[in-house]
Parts: sequence; C-alpha cells; structure tokens
Amino acid sequence: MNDYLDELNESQRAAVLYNDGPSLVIAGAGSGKTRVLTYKIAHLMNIGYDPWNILALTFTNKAAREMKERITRQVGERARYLWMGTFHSIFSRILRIESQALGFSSNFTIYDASDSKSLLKSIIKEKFDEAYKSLTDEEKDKYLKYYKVNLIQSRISNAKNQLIVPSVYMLDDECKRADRNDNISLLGEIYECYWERCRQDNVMDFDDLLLYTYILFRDNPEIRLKYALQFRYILVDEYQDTNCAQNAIILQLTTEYQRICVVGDDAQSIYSFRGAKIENILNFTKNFVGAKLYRLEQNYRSTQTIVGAANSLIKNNVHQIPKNIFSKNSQGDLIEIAGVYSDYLEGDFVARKIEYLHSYKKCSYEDFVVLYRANAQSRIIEETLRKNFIPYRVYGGLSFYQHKEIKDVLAYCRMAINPDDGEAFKRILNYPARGIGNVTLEKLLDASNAFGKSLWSILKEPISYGLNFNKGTTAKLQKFRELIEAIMAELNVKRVDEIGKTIIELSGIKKHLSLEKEEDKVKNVDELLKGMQDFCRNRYEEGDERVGLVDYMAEVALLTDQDMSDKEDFEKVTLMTIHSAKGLEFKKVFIVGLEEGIFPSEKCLHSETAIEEERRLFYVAITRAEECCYISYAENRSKYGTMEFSSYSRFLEEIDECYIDWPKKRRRMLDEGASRFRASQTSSSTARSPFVTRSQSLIDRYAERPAQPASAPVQQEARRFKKVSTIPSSRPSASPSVGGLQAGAVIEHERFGVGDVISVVGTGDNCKATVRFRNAGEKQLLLKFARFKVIG
DNA sequence: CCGATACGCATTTTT
DNA sequence: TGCGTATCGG
Repeated sequence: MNDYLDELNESQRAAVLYNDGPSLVIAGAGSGKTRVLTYKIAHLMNIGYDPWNILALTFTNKAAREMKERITRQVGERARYLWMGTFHSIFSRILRIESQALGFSSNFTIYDASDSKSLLKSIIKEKFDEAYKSLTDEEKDKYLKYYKVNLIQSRISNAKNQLIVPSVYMLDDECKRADRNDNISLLGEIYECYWERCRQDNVMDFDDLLLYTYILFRDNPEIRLKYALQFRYILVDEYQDTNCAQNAIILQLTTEYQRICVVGDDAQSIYSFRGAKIENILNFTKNFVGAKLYRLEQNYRSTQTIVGAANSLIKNNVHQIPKNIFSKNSQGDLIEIAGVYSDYLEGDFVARKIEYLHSYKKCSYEDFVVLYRANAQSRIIEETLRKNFIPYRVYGGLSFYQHKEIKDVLAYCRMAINPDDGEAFKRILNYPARGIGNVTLEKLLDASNAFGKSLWSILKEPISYGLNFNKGTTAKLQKFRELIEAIMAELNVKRVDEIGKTIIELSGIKKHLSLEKEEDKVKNVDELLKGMQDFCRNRYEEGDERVGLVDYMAEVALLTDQDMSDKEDFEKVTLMTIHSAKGLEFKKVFIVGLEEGIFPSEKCLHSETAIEEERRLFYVAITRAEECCYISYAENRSKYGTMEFSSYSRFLEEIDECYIDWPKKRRRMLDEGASRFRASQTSSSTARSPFVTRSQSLIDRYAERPAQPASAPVQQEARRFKKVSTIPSSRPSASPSVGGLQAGAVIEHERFGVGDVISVVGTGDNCKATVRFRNAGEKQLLLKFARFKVIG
C-alpha cells in the first residue's frame, strides 16, 4: 500500500508525509510538482481523510482534470468526491449553494471579459453624459477620451482583486487620487453602477466569483465555519499566481485547522499583470506561523546546461526564496544564439533548423516549440513555416467559446436560465434579425436604467414602465418573449443537447447560418452541440441523472480553449507566448524576437520588480526545454516593432557565458544596443511607441504633401477586383491554410484560368497566395482582391 | 440592413 | 501592420 512512496525522491517524500500543519513546497521547474500533489492527496486518503474533506485548488481546468485522473489511478473511484477544481469553479459551486445570503439567486450567470466590457461601455457613456450635461460636444470629447474601456475594466478588476467594493472605493483617498491623476474621476461611480447592474441582472464576472466568496465568508461566520470545518485539508497549486482575494479566502478557510499545503515556484511568477502577488508565496512562512518549507530541487526535465543557464539568470533576482536547482541528466548542448539580419531570416532560421533536425536527427515536429513575448510576433514565423511546409499550430488565437456563433447560442442558454442576464438579452434580442431595431432596444434600455429593472422585466410588461410600442413592435417583442419562454419550459424536462437543438431551430440560428453559407460557423455550432452531448453522457456515466442546462452553463462559463480536447493534432510544431507555455515542456525550444521592443522598454525596465518579473519570464522560457534552446534576434524588423534595445538582451547577457554559444557579432550588437538604450533613457523625448514601423520616417517626410486621390486606372482596377472572399481575421488553426485555401488546392481565377496553389502566406488583409496557372505561369494573388473559386 | 471607408489603437491572459 | 468599430450612403 505504501509502494507509491518509493517512487518519490527524498524531498518529495518528506513533502508528501508532513501533514501536521501548514507547509510550503517550492517546486522548481520540472521537479515533479504534480507528482507530489497527487501522491500527497492519495496519501491523505490512505491515512484516513475522506475525499470530501479535502479541497484542492488549481488555476486551470486542465490541471485539475489531470490531477484527478492521476489520483483516480491511485485510489480509484473515491477520487470523484474530492473537492478539486479551479478557484473559480469551486467558489462558484459554493456561491450557487449559498447565493441567498448574498442576495443572488442560484441560477446566476457569469459574464466573461467581453460581456463586462460591453456593459462597461454603455455605463461609461451613461455616467459621462449624466455628469457633464452642460458641456459642449467638443468639451465632452476632450474629457471622454480618457475613459478607455480597457483601462476602466482593469481598474475595476484590480479593485475587486484587492477586495475593494464600490462603497469603499469611493471613500478611498488613494483610489480617488489615482483616478483624478488619469482624468477618470467618474470611475468610482462607474464601478458602483457596474456593481449594481450586475446584482440587478443576477450575474457575476470572474472577479466577483472570488470577491463574493470572500464577502460571503466574512459576513456570514456560520457559513464560513461550515466550510472551514468541512475542508480539513487544503491544497493549492501554483501558489505564486494567487492574488489578494484568493489568498484572503484561503486564510478564511484555514483559521481552524491550519492544515494546508501550497505548492509553487516563486521563480515562475509571471502573472502580476493579472493581479498575482508573488508576496503570497514569499511570505507564506510568515503568514502561516510554524509553516514547514520543502524544496524540490532536482530537475528531471532538462539537461545540465539548461538548468545551469536558467540558474545563472535567476540568481540576479533579489526577491526570491533561495534554492539550488540541479539536474543529473546529461550535460547537453550549449544554448545557441542566432543573430540574423531581418525578421524573415529569423523565421528562416527557425524553419531550417527544424527541418534539419526533423530530417536528419529524426526529431518529430511536436518536439519543437517557438516562444515569443507577444502574440503579434507569431505572424512572420507562421509565414516562413508555411512557406517551408512545416506543419504548426498556434495557441492563443480566438478561443472556441469566443466565436460569435457560439456566444450567440450560449446567450440563448443564459437567457433561458437567467432571463435577467442583460448582455445575453442585448445579444440575441435581434439575432437572428427579427425586426427589432436599435430604437426599440434603446427604449428598453432607458426604461431599464430608469426603473432599475432588468431588460427582461421591462419586456414582460412594457406598459407598466411607460413604454407604448406600436402594434408591430409589440407583436415582435411578444414573439421574442414566447421564444425564450419556450426554451425555459424545456429546462428541467429535456437533455442539454436537446435543448441546444431546440434553441438553434426555434431561434432560427440554424436557418440563418445555412442561408448565409457560413460553413465554418455551422461546423462550430455542431461542435458545440456535440460538446453538450458529451457533457450529458459523462455526467450520466458518473450517475448524475438530473444534470441540466444550468449545470452545463455553470461549467461552460468557466471553460477556455485550453480545455478543448486536442483532436488529431499530432506532428505539429507549437507556437505560443511564453506565458502560455508555463507548465509545458518540449525537447527543443526556440525563443525568438529577442531584440524586440514589443512593449516600450522604458515601461518594462522602469522598476526593479518589473525587471525581476521579466527575468522570471525568460527563466520560464528557457526551462521549458528538455534538450536544447535556440535564441534568436533580428537586427532589422521590416513590419512591426522598433529597434529599441530590448529588455531581453540584458537578460541574455546575465546568463553565464559557459552555457552559451555566442556568435562573434553578438557581443558588439549588445554593446551598441546597450549604449543606445542608456542614451535614450537620459533624453526622455526619444521614447517611441512600439507600434511605429521603421518606415515611419518616410511617412513623416512626406506628411506635408496633401493626400493624392488614386489615379483613375488604379481605381478601376480596384473596382474590378472587388473583394469576394473574406479571409478570417483570426489565425487559421491548421496549416498551410488561410481562410480555407490550402496549398495544393486547385482554383479557377477570373482572369488567369485554372491553377494550383503553391503556398499561402499572411493573415488578415495581407494574405497572398502563390499560384501556378496552367496557362499563365506563376502569379502572386492578393486574396483580398482576387476573384476565384476553389474547384479541387 | 448592408458594404465601403475612415480612424484609432496596440503585452502577457490559467478564469 | 491589421483589427475592430463608427460612420455614412445606398
């Protein structure tokens, strides 16, 4: 029974066996963190803890799922009764049970970031007009320009993470001062309005799930005690990423037993922009008196070179828990640095290297990952990989659940569950088009604001709220109401996927999509319905007979693309940001764009804590590698980015020379870059936006010249090649393919006749295909304008 | 209600 | 650069 302990090394075993009080497990990269967590939970169950007395919190559904599977393998079906899941899913579960205490009802729905953004947008407008009634339009515009939704949203999110509710926010001097500084003094009122609107509509956003849990426990001692006594042992994964609210809730739940084990790695704390507080892990042993500290220092993932290089980098951080990560694997190759002339050559470097290792060293494509700082940097890499026929997939595009058609269907689900959900209402009131225009919606919105009632309540009895619609509109609204009520009637009667079917048929979505010939969208909706079916089947198998749409939506609202099962996506090179690579491992790692000043370097380097986080980010990138790491930079970047001396180059310099294979030129470039950067630091005026391309100087030079209208022949040409096919803006998931046009396809072009597609490169407006026409030779087509159809 | 056009804006994002 | 959105005219 105890044989699982033999599979652990000494420090892992010690961490698993200590269960008498709080403990902190510092788990270096690749040190078997998940193994410790799963074995520990299995161990707890073996020594007498019942599964429902154990709470295990993770940040991703994926982590929770994987851990559950592994524990099931150890202890069998009992694992099902563990309280294991993401912070958000576990807390939403508690909130649904205890919603009454907070003035919510248990069927509350969850706003994702775009829902709350859209709500905030309308609130900003409203509050602004209200406060500045007397101003002229020009003056209004002057003040309004400071109210950027993204900024407002992040401020409110920060406040919530810090447990600051609107009433406190409005009285807080520091908040007020900061807002006045940024010319957004109305923020407090906007926050309050947003807060009230969410309550009125019975919805919570992601931050609310944490904040309301905290409030629930704070204001209801008996409820807090109930859970604190139930969760006799609490485990937290990735503790370095917890924010204020999460930490506070953990403290609330552990006051009685103090049986808590948190696992994490301070060296991998890279989410401060989302509110994560590295202090939570650094100060754990102070916050939990008598906490034991365990260090997992043996790295099983990487070569000694990788580990050594990573160590030599991270030792420059002051704020960290000292540790000595080591590897007993082979020495391995040096980290290779490639300096190339341009961004495209950087792509070439990656492609050639991959092709070489694939063809001659028998590496599989899935052994490779290309990491970059920001998603926008993937484009050129994608282009060159496509040109070289190297299959790849990009993480971080538009998530499945963010697609319009999916959100539309889910909005119907949300309305059926919680008809007061305002954003869902706005989304579907006239989708598919049923002749209810903006004017009608505006009237409903005004009444909703005036009476503090949800849109649905207004819709149900418009006359009592002073709305007199004409006959036609009244009939249309009535029909919409009947539609929603018809779906509601099925809620507790039918299976989830059956309700899904009802929705797309009754609402007319199905008809609408097939009429529009939106094949991709139809496919996505089908996929969603299949997901519903799978959900039901899984729950039935677990013996949950009464699973309904409410349960489905509760789960789906907290799902992301990363949770989608990867279907037949083998043998592909992976492209992703460093952030999304955390927790993953690859044999060969490329880190590209090292010179990139993708975000203003002054912003990155302005504070010691910011520098340390960037250093940790680079640390994360390097430690993804099992075997080797290739780092590249381009001296010229033709389309995007500036030639600032990058923040990363400085980190590269910090890595001990003995781990790096330097090209000779590199030294010089770094030195020049460094002096250029220092110079720009002293003269403040040289700070440039990172989004200005190099050709900006040319544009500036000709800026004086009045704009010339396009010549007649050019206009004519443009008209003739009117856009016929839209290339999707998001990156295609499969390669080599853009907007459904693949290399190898046969097309018929209006002018050139039949031809074979050799390659397709670019995204968005910039997609170009190289086509070899049977009668006209090889041509480059700008897909945006090309008139053609695919015939094979 | 659509399409064409113009304009502004822009890290990282586990939920 | 290239995307989302606002705006206008048909």
